[in-house]
Amino acid sequence: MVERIVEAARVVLVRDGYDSFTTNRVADEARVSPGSLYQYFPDKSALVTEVMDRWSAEISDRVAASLAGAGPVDVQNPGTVRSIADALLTALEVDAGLLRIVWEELPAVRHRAAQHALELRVRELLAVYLSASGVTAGDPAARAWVIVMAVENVAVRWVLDQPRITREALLDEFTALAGGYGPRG
Amino acid sequence: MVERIVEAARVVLVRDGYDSFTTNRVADEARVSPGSLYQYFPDKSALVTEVMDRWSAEISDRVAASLAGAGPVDVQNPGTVRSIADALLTALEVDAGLLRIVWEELPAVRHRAAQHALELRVRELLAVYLSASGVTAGDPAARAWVIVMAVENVAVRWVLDQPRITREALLDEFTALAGGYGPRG
Amino acid sequence: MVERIVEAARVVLVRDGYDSFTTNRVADEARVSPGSLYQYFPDKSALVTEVMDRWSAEISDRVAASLAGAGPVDVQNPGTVRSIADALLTALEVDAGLLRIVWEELPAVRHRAAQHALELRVRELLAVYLSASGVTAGDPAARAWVIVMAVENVAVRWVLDQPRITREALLDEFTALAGGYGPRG
Amino acid sequence: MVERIVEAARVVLVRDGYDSFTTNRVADEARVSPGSLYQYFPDKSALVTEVMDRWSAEISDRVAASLAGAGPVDVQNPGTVRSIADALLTALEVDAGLLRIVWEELPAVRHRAAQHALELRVRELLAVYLSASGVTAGDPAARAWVIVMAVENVAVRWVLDQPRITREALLDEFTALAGGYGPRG
DNA sequence: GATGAATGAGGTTTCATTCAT
DNA sequence: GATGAATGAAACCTCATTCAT
Repeated sequence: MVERIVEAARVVLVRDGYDSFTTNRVADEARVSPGSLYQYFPDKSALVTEVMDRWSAEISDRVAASLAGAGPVDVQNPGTVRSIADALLTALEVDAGLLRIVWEELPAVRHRAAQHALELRVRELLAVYLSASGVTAGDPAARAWVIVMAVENVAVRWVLDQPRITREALLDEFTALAGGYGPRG
Repeated sequence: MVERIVEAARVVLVRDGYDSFTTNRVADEARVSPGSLYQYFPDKSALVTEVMDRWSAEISDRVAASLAGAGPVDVQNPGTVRSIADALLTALEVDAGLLRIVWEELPAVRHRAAQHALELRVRELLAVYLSASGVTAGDPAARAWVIVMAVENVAVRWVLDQPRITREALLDEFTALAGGYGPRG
Repeated sequence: MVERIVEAARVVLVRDGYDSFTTNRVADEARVSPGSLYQYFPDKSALVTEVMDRWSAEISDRVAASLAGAGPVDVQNPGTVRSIADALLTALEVDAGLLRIVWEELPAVRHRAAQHALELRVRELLAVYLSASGVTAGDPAARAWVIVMAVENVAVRWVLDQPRITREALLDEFTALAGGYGPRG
Repeated sequence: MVERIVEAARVVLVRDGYDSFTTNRVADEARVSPGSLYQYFPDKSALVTEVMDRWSAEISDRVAASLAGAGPVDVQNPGTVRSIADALLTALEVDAGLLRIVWEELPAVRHRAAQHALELRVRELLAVYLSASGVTAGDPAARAWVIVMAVENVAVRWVLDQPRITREALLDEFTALAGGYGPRG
């Protein structure tokens, strides 16, 4: 039942947009009574939150899986950066429709707890990674924060706005961008 | 009169948030009749758009002014990057309250036309800048797009989320980030 | 519930007139929430339409019943015309208050679909009737149309304007009027 | 100035319909300030009344002129009835657009004072006419009233609804209808 | 007289939420 | 637990009318 509701919520969100995301419409889509929604979710925003949490977890898992399969991280190898970025793009593309709604239509940060959780997780991984690399200057935590924020927006907007940049070119840019942090000759 | 309305709209937006941004409340704040709003704006969203356009123009002008006062752009000089980023941060901090509303509560891309205009303007400047610098590899347009998107999010989130990163440290990170594009030793 | 709403709508229409026929007032009269109106009617005009449809059907039924009870129609008998006209007058008088609102205050033809339906029904009956009678000259359909339009207005205005004409005198006039179509000596 | 306003009112009424007949729009059409309307008319309804009065007077005059030109009225001559009806149809057709608005969209009887004036005028003429004819039975005033009401609706609806009845056939019907009042055999 | 900016009451409609069954 | 009819606050917007200039 919860499944049906959450799935219906996702469908309505992607298909009709947030303006049309009404509890009644979700109930219709789920073939459930409006009252039933309130047996599992305290209010409308909890529904949105649940949809976002699941989607966020999926992205997180996909990126993690991709990283795990790529072998040991090697900061000296530019290919590492590439594959991380590639994994992220792929994960975002899985449900670009939902990505657009979340990024462009959802109001209020309170719905973005999931997003922050994802950012936090990646950030922590990255901080460890940066510490392990040969980079000594600066604060790894700060650096991780900057990179995550930078990559996040670039990746999302590339998927949503579809600028005239090929995927390969974008990955090249990511590599170059990350290069600024690597040890100089 | 238009001034009073727009200013009232800005106040309500920042003070009460977008959910409470109602035409009646704006009229109250402006000490004006609700009907008067509609003599100058076709509908509620036009009010929001106007507030955003003004704010966006102000940011744009401030950054441009800062760049103009910084002397000729010299890509070899790390200080150049620093001052650009610094100007952007300062401009965003001028009205952090409005920045939060715009970034976190405003729904629908249609309100983001101003944002896109700003991005475009900066991007074009940057493309010229990158062409002029010693960087030869890659597509300058693509590179400009990536940098703008990266910096945008990092700067905005730094102002809004106030992470434990000093302004100086952030500027250091920007410099390092941009360094990836500079000629290597 | 639908009954309560429709009845309240009728009461408001007759008592307060169309200008004061607001959804809130109907809801008040029905002791129902404004929102409840919209569970059964798509918009305000649908409410008016429903009231008119019911009233129109009632008139139609009353006239038909009267005709049915009058025995076989005999065009040679002037009494037939009389009884038809009499039935119509009686039906219109049942709710003269509503008749006035419908005829004098309701805007837009779209609310008059019911009226047209009634006209059509009577017209078809009349065409058959005229064909069956001894009248040979002219087009029965055209004749039926003319008679219906003529009688409609005369009957309605007699009820509404209450001219100094007795009911008996009016029926005499109808008889004379219809006489023009009868076979001449 | 009054001319411009009244003409503008007529144009707006016919072109846009009564729903869109707002004082502001009339002022726009007349290229006059809204405030100026209130120097010549007490309120919006007075504007409508003026338009109707003029139109009604024009119809009245046209019919009268037509009758005057037709020579002495001769009830024995069926051609007389024909020419009267013909004159009315022609007069109504002159501004069918306005006729439609008046008949189908104008709410409230108060706007129909002009209509009643026209009816009265024709009725009085007709009463005299009927008295002069050989018809002795019944009340001439009542008879005139009935005929006016009958003809009014038939003529108007023929112009507006454009039923499949030729003008000649309609005039034949009018003649037959009036025939009921004439002396038999 | 002419203007037109300003008014403000109030209308229609939506939709998150509740609660008796 | 499930229902779904009922709720009612409140939002956006219109437009006849006024009055200071």
